[in-house]
Amino acid sequence: MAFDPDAKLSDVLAGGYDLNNRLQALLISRPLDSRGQEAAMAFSQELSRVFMLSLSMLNSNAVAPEVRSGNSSGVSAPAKDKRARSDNGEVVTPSKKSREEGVTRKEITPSPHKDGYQWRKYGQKKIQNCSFSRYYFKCNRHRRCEAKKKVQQQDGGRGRLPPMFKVTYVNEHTCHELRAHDDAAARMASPWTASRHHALDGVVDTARGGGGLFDLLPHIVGGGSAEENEAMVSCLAAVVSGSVPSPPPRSSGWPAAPEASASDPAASFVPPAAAGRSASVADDGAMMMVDDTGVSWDPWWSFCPVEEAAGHQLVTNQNHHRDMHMDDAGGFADAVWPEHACGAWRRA
DNA sequence: TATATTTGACCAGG
DNA sequence: CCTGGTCAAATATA
Repeated sequence: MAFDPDAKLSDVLAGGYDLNNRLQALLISRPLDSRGQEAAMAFSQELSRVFMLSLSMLNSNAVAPEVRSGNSSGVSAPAKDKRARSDNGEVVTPSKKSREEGVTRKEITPSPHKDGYQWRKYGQKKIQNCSFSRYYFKCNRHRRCEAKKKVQQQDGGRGRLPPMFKVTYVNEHTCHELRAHDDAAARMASPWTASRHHALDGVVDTARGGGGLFDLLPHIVGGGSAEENEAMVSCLAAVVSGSVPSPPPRSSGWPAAPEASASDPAASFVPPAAAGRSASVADDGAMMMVDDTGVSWDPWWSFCPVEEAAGHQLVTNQNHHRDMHMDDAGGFADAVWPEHACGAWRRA
């Protein structure tokens, strides 16, 4: 497979998708003799090149400075000119309110839910001169955590590439300290049960920041939640051991989708395998996914623009999406992710 | 029944 | 008065 240096990322990925289909068709067609093994290895090597090329294309596509304005610690670097600029480049003076709250950082991302936190949607607003509604989320890990985020789907991003979302984070997370404080208080009150209270959160937090393989994985796969990392570790372990991993539990204590709420836009761009579905190869060699209801669908739709994907899934799975709004991203975001399984806190 | 989401109403700033 | 942001009652869901 020769790659055109001017090829678009979507074309390269489409080529990789096709390669994968052919490899799978080869693998299931018959027991592999030496020629078959050679062919499979050739497909595998081409797939590796596709991944490498895609990664280099992603890295070389220097995103707008705004995208890089945040950093991993969640604290903005000091800007030379403190006056922010609006979307059209105008210099704007921050309002009193925004000065009090302090915008932590902004991001443009195809997956606005993947930031390691749980969010609860508390509002949705149609914004002038924007095709899509803006969504408002509050941190759901602790009722007194003041961290918020706004998610706005960008007008661009149609075609075969996934839509992009502008995510504005407001206020620092205080949920870590608040939960530690709560835990300490609970331990004082009931030493036997306190340690169980946030036991799983501890696992998640340790996994996220505690070193080892979980620390390496984000560099390999480009970020993701602890659960995604866990799934990745499971898959890697399965590859090494030659077994098939079972999907992670979806609720009952362990957060099924730690940072994807049902209303979080672009949740439909999560790789389908993460949603407890099974894969098969159709007669024509194309990969097909089967969801919990037995409806089969083409995983390509998971990477299509939201409108296309929703339209497709509406047809095949109407009962699950009867309330979807076709004019914006939020209404059908539960096409893949389940809702929050852990009701972290009640409203005051 | 508990919890999450939706959505119209309300409020503050410009 | 217009707009963005938030609230909270109603509704949906597990």
